[in-house]
Amino acid sequence: MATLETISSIDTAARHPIRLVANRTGLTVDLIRAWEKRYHVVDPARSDTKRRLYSDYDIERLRLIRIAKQNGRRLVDVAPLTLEELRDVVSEDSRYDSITDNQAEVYRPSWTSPLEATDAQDDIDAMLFAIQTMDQHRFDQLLQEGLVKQSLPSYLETVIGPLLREIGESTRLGKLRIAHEHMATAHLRTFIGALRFRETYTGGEPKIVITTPTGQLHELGALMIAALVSVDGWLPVYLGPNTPADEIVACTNQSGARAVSLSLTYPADDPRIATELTRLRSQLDGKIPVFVGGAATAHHQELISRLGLESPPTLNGLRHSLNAFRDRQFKEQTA
Amino acid sequence: MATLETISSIDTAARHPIRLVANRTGLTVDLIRAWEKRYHVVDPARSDTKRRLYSDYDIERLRLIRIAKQNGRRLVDVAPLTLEELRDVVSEDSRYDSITDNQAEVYRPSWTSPLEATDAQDDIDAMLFAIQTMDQHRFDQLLQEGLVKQSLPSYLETVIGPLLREIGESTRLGKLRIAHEHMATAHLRTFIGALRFRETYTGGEPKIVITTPTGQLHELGALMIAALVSVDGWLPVYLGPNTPADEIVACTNQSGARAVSLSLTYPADDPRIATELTRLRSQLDGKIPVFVGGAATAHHQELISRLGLESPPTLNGLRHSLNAFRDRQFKEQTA
DNA sequence: TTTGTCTGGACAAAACTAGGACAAAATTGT
DNA sequence: ACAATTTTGTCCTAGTTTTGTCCAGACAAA
Repeated sequence: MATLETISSIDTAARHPIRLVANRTGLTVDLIRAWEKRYHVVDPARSDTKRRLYSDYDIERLRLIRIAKQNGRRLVDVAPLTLEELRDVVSEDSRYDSITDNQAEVYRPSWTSPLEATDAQDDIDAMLFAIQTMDQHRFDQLLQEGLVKQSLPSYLETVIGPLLREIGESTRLGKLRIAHEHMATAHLRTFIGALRFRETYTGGEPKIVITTPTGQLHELGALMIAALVSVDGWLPVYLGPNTPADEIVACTNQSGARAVSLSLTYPADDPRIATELTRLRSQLDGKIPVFVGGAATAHHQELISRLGLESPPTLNGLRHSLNAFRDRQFKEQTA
Repeated sequence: MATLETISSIDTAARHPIRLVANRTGLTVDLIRAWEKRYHVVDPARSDTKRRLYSDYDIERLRLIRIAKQNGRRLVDVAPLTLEELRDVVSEDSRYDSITDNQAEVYRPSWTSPLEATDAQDDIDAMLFAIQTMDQHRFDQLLQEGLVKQSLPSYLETVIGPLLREIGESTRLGKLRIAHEHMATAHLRTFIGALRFRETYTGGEPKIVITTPTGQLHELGALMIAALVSVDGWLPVYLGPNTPADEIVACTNQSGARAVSLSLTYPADDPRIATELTRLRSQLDGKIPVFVGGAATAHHQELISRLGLESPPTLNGLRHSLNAFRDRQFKEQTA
C-alpha cells in the first residue's frame, strides 16, 4: 500500500555527504570509510574536491549491511552482495534471529551478540523517561533510532513489546499518570501504524485479517502483528480493535483472507472472549486458521485448544507458524 | 509587525532587518551575510540606504537551511534549492532519516499546489467504494493521491471530514458493514496520524494539548486537529481519546502548553461532557484558551459560552483563532 | 553621540581525505 | 582449552576544503 517506491526507483544520483550517510545509517564516519577502503562496500562518487558523495542506493546498502552484520554475518561475506541479495539475506536472517539469540542471550556470555539485551533495556528506559517528561519529540526520536539498530521483527519483540508492558505496569503503580500513558499510547499507535507502510506490495500476497474481538479495546498488539506479518509478505487486513465475530467472518470471506489473527490483552477474564471465539470458529471456514496472541491468552488455554485455535507463545512463534502455514498452502496449490 | 511566519501564508514582502532575521532563525548576523556572499543563499531586497530587507519567505528559507545543515547537508548543496525543495529535503532527512527501509515518501508538502479544485465528492465516492470492496490498497492510494492535489488544511476540510461523516452515515444505514467501518477507521487513524510528521520541528513551537474528554471515544477528529495545527507551527501534544479533565490539566501544566483543544463527536448528549468541561475550565490557568470542536459541539452551545470556551464552527475557523491567539501572545512576549 | 549595518578581507575552527597504527573481538588451528 | 591468526572498529597524523567568526573603516539610524 501507499505509493511506495520499489527497489528499481531508488535514486542512484550521488549527492549525499558522508556525514548525512552516517546519520542515516547509524554508522560512524570512520567506519564507512574503513569499509570502503577494505572491502569496497560502496564506491561513492567524488566531488571536484574529492569529497565523497553517496547515492540513496549506497545508503540503503550500508543500512542493510549494518543489519546483516548485527545478525551475525561477516563483513567479508556480505560486502560483495548486490542490494537485492542483501535484502534476501537480511530478511532470511531476521526470520530466525530473535528466537535464537534471545534464548541464547540468557545463558551465553558476552561473545554472542554485541548489542541486544542490555542495550534494549537502556532504550526502553530512555523512552520511559521521555514519556514521563512528556517529551514527545524525544520519544519519537528514540523510537526511530531504535529501529535502525535491528530488524523490525526483533525490534517489536525486544523493544516495543516490553515497552508496552512497562508502560502498563508503571501506570498501574502510579509511576506514570494517565495522561502520560495516553500520550505514549497515541504516539505508539501512530508509530506502529506507519511501520506497515515500510513494505512493498505486489498484489499477490496472501491476506490475513487482524483485529481484536468484542470487548478488547487495546489495539496495539494487533497492530504489531500487522506490522510483523507484512515483513514476511502477508497483506494484513487490519480492522482495529473491538470487532464482533460476525464481522470478522464477513470480512474474511469478502477479502478472501487465508488466516485470522486476534490479539487478547485486557480484560483477560471478559466472558465475551469465550463466546466470541466460539462463534468465530464455528462460522469460519475450517480451512482458515485462527491465531490468538497477547497477554490474556494464558487465561483461555483450555478453550483455545478445544476450539483448535493456534496460540504461539511469542511474536516470533506466530511468525513461524504463519510462514509454515503459507508455505504448506503454497505447496498444495502447486501440487 | 503583524505576522509571525505563518507557514502556510508566506509573505514575500520584504521588510525585516537582518537582526530580526538572526533572532528568528538562530543564525548570527555575520553568518547570514557570509552565506549570502558565498552561496547566494538569499538575495534580500535593499532599503534606499543599502540595508538588507528580508521577507518572510527568506526567513523560512534560512530556517530550513539551518536545519538541513544540522542534518548533515552541505551548504553548497542546499543553497540553490527553492523553499519547496528545501522542505522536502529537510522533512525527509529529519523524519525518515533512520527509518527509511525500502521507501522514500512520495509526500509533497502541503502548501505547494493550492490549485485544481477537482470534485472532492468524486474522490470521496471512490474512497467509499474502495472501503465497500475492502480494497485497502486502493483506499490508501486514493488518500495519498488526494493529498497531493491540495493543501493539507483544505484536504482535511473538504475530503477527510466529509468522508468520515459519510462513513458514519453509511454504516448507520447499513450500506457499510461494521467491518468496513472498522477497516476504514483503522486505516484513517494510521493515515492521519502520519500527517503530523510531514512538518519539521525546531523546538521553539508553542504547544497545544489535543484530546477528547472522558466518554468521547472517537479520536479521528482530535487527530485531524493535531495534523492541522502542526502545519501552522504549533507542536501538538496529542493524548488520544477519552482523557479525564484532571489529566488534561496535569498534562497542560507539565508540558507548558499554551492552549487546549477538544473534539466532541459521539455521544453528543453524554452528561459527562458538561461535568468534564466545567472541571477542566475551573482547574486550568485562565490564560490558557480551550477550543472545542466536532459534531457534538452544537448540543452544548450554552455551556460553552457560559464557561468562556471558544468553539470555531469549522476547522478553518479553529485554525485562524489559534493563529490569531499565537500572534497576540507573540506580540506581548516581544513587547 | 551611540548604536547598528555595510563591504571586504583575514583568520581559525570544523570537517573531510588518505594512509596507517593499534587493540578488541571473533575465528581458526592445535 | 589455549594460542595464533584474522577480522573489525577506533584512533592518529598531516594536509586540504569548508564554514563560522571577527575586524576595520565607512556610513546610516536612533
